[in-house]
Amino acid sequence: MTIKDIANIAKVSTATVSYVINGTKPVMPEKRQRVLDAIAQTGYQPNQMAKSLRTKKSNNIGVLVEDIMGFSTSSIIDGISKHVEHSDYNILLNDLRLLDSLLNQYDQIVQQKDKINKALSLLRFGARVDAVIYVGMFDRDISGIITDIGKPIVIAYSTANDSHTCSVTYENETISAEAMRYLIDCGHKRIAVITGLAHTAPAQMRMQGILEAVKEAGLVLDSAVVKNGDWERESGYFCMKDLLEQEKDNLPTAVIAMNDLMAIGAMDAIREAGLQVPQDISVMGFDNREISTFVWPKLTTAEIDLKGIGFTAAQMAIAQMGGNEKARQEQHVVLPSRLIIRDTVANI
Amino acid sequence: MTIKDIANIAKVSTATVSYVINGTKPVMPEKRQRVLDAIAQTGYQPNQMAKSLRTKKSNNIGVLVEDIMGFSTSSIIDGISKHVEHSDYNILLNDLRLLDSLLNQYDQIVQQKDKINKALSLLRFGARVDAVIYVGMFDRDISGIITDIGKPIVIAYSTANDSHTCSVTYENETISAEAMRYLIDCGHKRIAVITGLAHTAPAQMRMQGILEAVKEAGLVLDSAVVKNGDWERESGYFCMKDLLEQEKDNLPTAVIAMNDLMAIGAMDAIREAGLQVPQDISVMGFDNREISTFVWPKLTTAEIDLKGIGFTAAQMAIAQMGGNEKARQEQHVVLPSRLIIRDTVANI
DNA sequence: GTGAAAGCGCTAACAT
DNA sequence: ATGTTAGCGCTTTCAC
Repeated sequence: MTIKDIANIAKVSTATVSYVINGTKPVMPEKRQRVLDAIAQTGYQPNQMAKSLRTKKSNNIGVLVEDIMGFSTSSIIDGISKHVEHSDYNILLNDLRLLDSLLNQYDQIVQQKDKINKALSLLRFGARVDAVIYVGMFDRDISGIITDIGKPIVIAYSTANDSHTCSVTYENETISAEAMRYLIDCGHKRIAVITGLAHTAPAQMRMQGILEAVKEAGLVLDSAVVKNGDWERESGYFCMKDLLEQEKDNLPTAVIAMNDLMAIGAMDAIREAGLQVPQDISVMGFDNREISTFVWPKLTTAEIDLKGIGFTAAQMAIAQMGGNEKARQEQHVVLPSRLIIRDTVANI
Repeated sequence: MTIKDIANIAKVSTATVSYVINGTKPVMPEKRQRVLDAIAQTGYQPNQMAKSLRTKKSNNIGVLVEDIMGFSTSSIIDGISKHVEHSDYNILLNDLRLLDSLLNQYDQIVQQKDKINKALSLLRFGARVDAVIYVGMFDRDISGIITDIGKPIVIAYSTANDSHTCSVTYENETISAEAMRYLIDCGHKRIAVITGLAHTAPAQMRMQGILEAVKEAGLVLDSAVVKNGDWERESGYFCMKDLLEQEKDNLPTAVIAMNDLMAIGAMDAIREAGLQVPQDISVMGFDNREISTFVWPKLTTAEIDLKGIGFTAAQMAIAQMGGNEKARQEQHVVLPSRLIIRDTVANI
């Protein structure tokens, strides 16, 4: 079934068929109907490859993910596909599968390994995509590792200051301040913090927010109760264990962990010490990962709008393709995060 | 940059360039080198659309997922992409987003809603894919809802007996028997079971396996200790609560839930009753969802090889495209599942 | 071993 | 308003 067949059946030219399908030119109602009938009758579907070749538009948007198993990735894709289903774009998915190769090396290694993969993968897209959304696994600065491909690129969940990319990330600082403020408002004064890897951007921003709230409340953050974790659950466990031992004479009444994993690790340690959450010690997480509702008690945490990030990224990508000048204005958007109050913080 | 440009630079015909790129015909080493140089120099990438149009092969495989937020979906995609990265296929992802529209209606509604979406979505693929992998969200029979599109279709995580589809699912019965046997081997005699929705295929198969092991051990399953859940965590909680009340004079020493969610719900109820897992009551789950390692104690469960399902599905799809006759032999594969022993089952 | 050229299915400029 | 036709970038037959 080609456009030619339809033209024959409807007794019109191929141009006319094209006009009615795409609405590019007015067509006499009668002929238009004949075309429509022919299409309905045959179930004809235009060959997208031919169309793309001719129009130089693939109608595909490339979604390049660092790893689909990253906890944030599928929600971001969900957001992208939510936006895309109302457009006529399709998603061409390419998984870099970085998790297997770099495990927990976060910032390290990535650089090299990445650069290669990236170049390779992006190039592989040939003329298959009109824009690409790069979906990061960590909130970090990847400036310089994504080369210009002459097509719109928007980075989701990471940033870069390369002139040829846009990005959409989420808010860390304000929400961390808000989380800390919530703890303070609940009457906590001695609040421990379990940080993420100290040199990472989110750890720094979250600390900034925490400090802000502390200062604002006229309190001070005793350095004895800030412990450096590495984002993993185990580190939360060990940090808390240390805290429990070292500060046993002056136990904090609450602990804020920079992510849910460490918060849960901390809860393990608290329970192991025969203490209760939140009666003895309150716990605050960050990320609102799926597991935060599965632990008991359910974790109070901050939610990152992952789906919104994907949705916005898709929106930006499409706007950029439209050559929309306004789209170029706001290149880097930061979505608000919000507090999710559950059961691990007590009012004292 | 087109093939013509390369031909000009290398001072050969476009045909020759094509020959060296695709290795379709022998080319004099000297000319071949000139072509290779020109390509390297310019960073030329063949236009896939043109190639596809000409060869009538898109080199895309369509991945149609019921919902990317389904707990099994991303692992399956991971498996697909693992296989695909070593081939020259790309993944065209289409998310039906069924979760939003049908919530927990599992089998119901799906039928209608699905059929529409399916037809729509599949057709939308136009000539964009050479095969499609349909990724289900539940292990169920979807016979009749996927129409023939004249291209290979393989169904992952669901089945259908339509002649035009293949499928790859996982093993339920043997592994359920094995799980039950493990409980029995640990000395448990009075074992409660919390079932999934009774009319669903996995619930029936899992029950079959459980019964098998019970019979084999010369025990009987007291119907007083089998409770019907609905796959959700809450139902596990309520089933266990009932059990704890009704059977308080003859408490089971172990409970097997047909999925991790219900197992975790059961653990909640056990804890709430002041009892301990596994000291007082052992718990066995099914699915090995991410959360099963986050609860405390870590859940003993059965793992479904999700990644393997995706990998195998991709393999089958590609084999089918090759017109491989052997591929048509084995149309429905069932991957083995395995027991994951963790900390919720005690030896008594 | 290599090149000329036809043609995949479509769109759009141009002619009518 | 509609038809004719060139050509998008590639592969492949056919002739040399």
